[in-house]
Amino acid sequence: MTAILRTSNMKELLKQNIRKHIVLSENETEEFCDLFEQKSIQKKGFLLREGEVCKFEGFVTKGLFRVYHIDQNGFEQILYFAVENWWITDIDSFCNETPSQLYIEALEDSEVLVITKINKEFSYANLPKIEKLFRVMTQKTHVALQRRMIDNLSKTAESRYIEFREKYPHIIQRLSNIQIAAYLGITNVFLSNIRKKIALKK
Amino acid sequence: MTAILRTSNMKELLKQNIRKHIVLSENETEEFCDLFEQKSIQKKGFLLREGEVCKFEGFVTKGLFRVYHIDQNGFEQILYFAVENWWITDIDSFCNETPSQLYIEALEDSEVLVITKINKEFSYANLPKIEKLFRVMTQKTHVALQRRMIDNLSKTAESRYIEFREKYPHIIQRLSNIQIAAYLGITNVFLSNIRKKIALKK
DNA sequence: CGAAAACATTAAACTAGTTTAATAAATTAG
DNA sequence: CTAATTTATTAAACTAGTTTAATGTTTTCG
Repeated sequence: MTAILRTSNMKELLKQNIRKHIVLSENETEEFCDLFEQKSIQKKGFLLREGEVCKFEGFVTKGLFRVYHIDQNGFEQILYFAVENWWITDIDSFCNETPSQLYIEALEDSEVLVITKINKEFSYANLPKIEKLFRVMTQKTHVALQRRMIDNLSKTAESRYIEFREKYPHIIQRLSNIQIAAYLGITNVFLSNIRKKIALKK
Repeated sequence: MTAILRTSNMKELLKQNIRKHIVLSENETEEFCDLFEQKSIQKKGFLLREGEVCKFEGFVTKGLFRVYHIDQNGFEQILYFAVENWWITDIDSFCNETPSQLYIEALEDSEVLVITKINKEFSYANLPKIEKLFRVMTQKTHVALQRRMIDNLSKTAESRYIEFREKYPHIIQRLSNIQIAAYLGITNVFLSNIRKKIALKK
């Protein structure tokens, strides 16, 4: 009983999120959201590992994930974090059905609503507005990545850190400095130097 | 007469490009392509400047553009190049109708087919498959940018240069080293060192 | 609770990439 | 065709960020 109530609360989050992007009737929303299935992932558990084909798109209702890549030298680069109300997938692997180069790992005990590729394709065919939903969402994600690309090319690690702190204060407090450094594209040693320098300025 | 023939050749390129992404009837293709208008931009001319709202989406049929940002220190970062068969816009400014942070400049005498935001919205409403077209295209662009982001975080300038040369040999030969360096995120002085180092290895 | 593991900080030597400036070569425009 | 501008190269001093390693702190978990 409790579990059922909790699941419907999570679907409520999803419905709210969809409404932020497009206008859908109550029936359409219901029909689409019914295609999602709830998954619990414990801290340090993986939703996806390198080499697997990503067969889902997920909507985080609880917890925190990191999406990262491990390079030839064994260093981790974090593409993005996903907390409540964020979507996660490896769009490259999902669209092209190729082995993923990414890991998606829970940094806290987490809950995700996932839709399979088959059900997503089904929605595209049956609910034309879902096509619009994902067009709009992909556009927004792309805009965010484009801004980050410009920042990475033009700003120092220090200002990237300061801006990340300002933009995501609620996320940063849930992250270790190791994770923050891997997102900023620097070592945790250098992040420590930056933090000291900032602290001294005050 | 010549001009008309040339325009229809360019529309042919556009039609071929659309077919690569989705399946459309001949009528639908025709109807959509008729919404595009041809524009000629001379070398060193601008399709968009910082501060302007980007009101178009463009398809390059001839020439070469660079899409770049100028940072606080006056340095240029190139987001991407666009040659024949590539699309160009500032998706951020276009979608949000906010002033652009980007310049789009022709590096050669160029031709573009442009569609206005109004006509694009019109297509979304009247030709549902156009929604799919742009969802699919945005996904592909996003995948490419995501791969580039990972490369920029994990690889040295030297291997980024080598891989750029391998991936776009036909584009690189039309670019000065200054442009290539601005794309790789390094100075042209350092690019010169890299080129020397590579030449000595052989 | 206590041991082990993960995390944050500091220092010091190092390197990838920048800066400035000078020179030669190639393009462009009148 | 020639002058002016842009481009490519080189050198040398410099800096943002890395590497390695040591130390103390915090978190995890049996």
